[in-house]
Amino acid sequence: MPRLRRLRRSELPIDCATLARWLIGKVLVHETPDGLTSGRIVETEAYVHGDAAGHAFIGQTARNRTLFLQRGHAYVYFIYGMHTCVNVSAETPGVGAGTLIRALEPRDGVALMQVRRAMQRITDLARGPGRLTQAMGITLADDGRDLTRAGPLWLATDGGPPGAIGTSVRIGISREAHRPLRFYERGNPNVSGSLALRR
DNA sequence: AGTGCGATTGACT
DNA sequence: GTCAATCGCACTA
Repeated sequence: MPRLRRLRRSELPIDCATLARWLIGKVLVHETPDGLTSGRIVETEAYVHGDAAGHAFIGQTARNRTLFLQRGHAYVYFIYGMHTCVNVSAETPGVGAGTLIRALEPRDGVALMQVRRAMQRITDLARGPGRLTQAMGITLADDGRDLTRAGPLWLATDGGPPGAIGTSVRIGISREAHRPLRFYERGNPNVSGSLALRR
């Protein structure tokens, strides 16, 4: 398996939608006392500046403040009383925007992911934003982490190019529902949604 | 202090 | 396909 190299902030595109697309094929890594897990990012959604569907739209609050940090920070939030999801903050300091990581292709630490998820099938481990945080052991304690500096949660590249990238509308929102801001690796079985949304 | 609901998931018909 | 689970947050008052 190709070696992982931590991404530098200067490598991240500044535009939120560009970042979301660029993240496909990159790797998210989390190191905990239980072990290291990582996964190739195969699905993202952009929540751009001024986007009524985005958590930053209402302005900066205690909950969403990390969306307003310099690009490359983790915004982790709790939703539906039981799930956590992780974003990569985008844009410049003070601008609220981020890309939701919606699915990973498990890479390192698959056995640990299987324990955390209490299930075996590889494609059930990190296919979906709530599932991937559980598989990776990402919690609210990770909110605000700088993904481009030394720390347990980071972004990497394994040097491999992504496959063909598809685009669609975002999943599970009502406002701005027509905007084509979801990106995914075509045909990858770890992408969430119906079969049509994976083609 | 009370209310409504969400960038989801898993179980069930 | 439908639907309950479960709770922090933003908003109203």
